[in-house]
Amino acid sequence: MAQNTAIKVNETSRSAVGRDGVLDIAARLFREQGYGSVSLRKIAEAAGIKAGSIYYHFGSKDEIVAAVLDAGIRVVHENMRDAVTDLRADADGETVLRAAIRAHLRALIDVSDYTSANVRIFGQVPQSVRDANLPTRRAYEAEWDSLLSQLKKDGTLKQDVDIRRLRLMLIGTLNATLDWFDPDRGSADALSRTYADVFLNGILQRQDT
Amino acid sequence: MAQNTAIKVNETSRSAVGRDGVLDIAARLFREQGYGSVSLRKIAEAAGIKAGSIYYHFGSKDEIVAAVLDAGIRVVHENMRDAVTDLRADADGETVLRAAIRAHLRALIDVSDYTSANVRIFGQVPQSVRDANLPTRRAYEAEWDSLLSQLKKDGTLKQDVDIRRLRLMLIGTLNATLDWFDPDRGSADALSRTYADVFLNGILQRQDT
DNA sequence: ACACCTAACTAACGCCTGTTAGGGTAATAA
DNA sequence: TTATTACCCTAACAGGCGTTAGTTAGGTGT
Repeated sequence: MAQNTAIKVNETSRSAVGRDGVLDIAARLFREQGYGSVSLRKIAEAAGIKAGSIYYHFGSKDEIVAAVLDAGIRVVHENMRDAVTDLRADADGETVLRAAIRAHLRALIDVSDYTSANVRIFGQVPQSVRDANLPTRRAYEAEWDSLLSQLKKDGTLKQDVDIRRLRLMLIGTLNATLDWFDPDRGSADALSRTYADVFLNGILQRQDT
Repeated sequence: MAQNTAIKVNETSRSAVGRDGVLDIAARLFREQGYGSVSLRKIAEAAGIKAGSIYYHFGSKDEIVAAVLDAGIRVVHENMRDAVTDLRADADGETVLRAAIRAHLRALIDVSDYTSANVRIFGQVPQSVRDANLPTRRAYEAEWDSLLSQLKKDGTLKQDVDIRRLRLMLIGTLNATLDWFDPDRGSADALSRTYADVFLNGILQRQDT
């Protein structure tokens, strides 16, 4: 019979993918194909179950995509905050900013289908789902604003930078990476270094030195 | 023959929106709602005709969206090239780059539903449609690479910048603006100045001077 | 042995989709 | 006048969608 799959997962029932399994697969498909192209039947098939069975775990497609979006922000938020707090207490401003940029980019590219799915499909989901995701987003944005404000206060950044604009520009730039990044052409870490170099020092050849 | 025909049709025919009218409306709807949410019936209704009638002008939905994507790149390409060639011949490198950034951002925000639709929906359309748009994109990318290479050669830019990466970063940053830009909070021109300031000089407070 | 819970199944519902075939009508060209 | 062209309409098709109701099988606790 079909018991070969049963032995693989022995802690729970024979092949149960469960709520988390469905969510993982949904996040991957959303990241790969966008929101509109991923039907519940596609998710179900990838999970090895039937479409109707999804409704045991979720009340609607919106509920699935909302869960994916929220998890996406939470992951990148935790990654970014941990990367900053893990630094030595005497780390200078530049080091802190570089760590934050690196953590965001890694969450996008290396760590999480949830985070990359969030960036890719946020603009495609129904308004109500976007709205439900807003509080989580706002919390992450506040983390960045707090960090950037600190860097401005301690003199690391120029005094005329607009925190909100800078944050939108930074995150926008990092997120845009998803549209073209190819791991065969370079690592996420190397790219994050390039990003930081440009943002911190600019691309203009300087007369001084 | 064909000339007064065109005039009379425009003035007297009862409702004829024509191919261009359908395309304009499609571009606007794609920009506002994304690819998947815009059906042929929605486009038809906004144009004041019935869904089946669209097939008089276009062979398929893919053909419509492909036309929108191509026009979007062509517009921003022309805008950017014109902005650069309109400069005085003795304009310095920094001025040229600022003009190019400004032109791209204006095409995105102020000028064309086609360009903003392109940026918004490119990642949502079928692979075949994306592929059809690639040559047009490549031509625009080549325009940027040529400009940036020139700036590197004449010493405006640092000698260690990677042209391709810089171009991807620049266009990615500019395009990401669409996700949050609100004309009530500032003009596209003012924003393009901020962008140029950051890219050219960085955000770090400098010790010198 | 019993009931209970979990996690799946089947089958269908109404709706929307892109697309097609065939028909109509007003304006122009011969 | 007649023929032609440009533009749009109606009506339907097959297929995919999210969703629901009712059912079934295995694991667990008593």
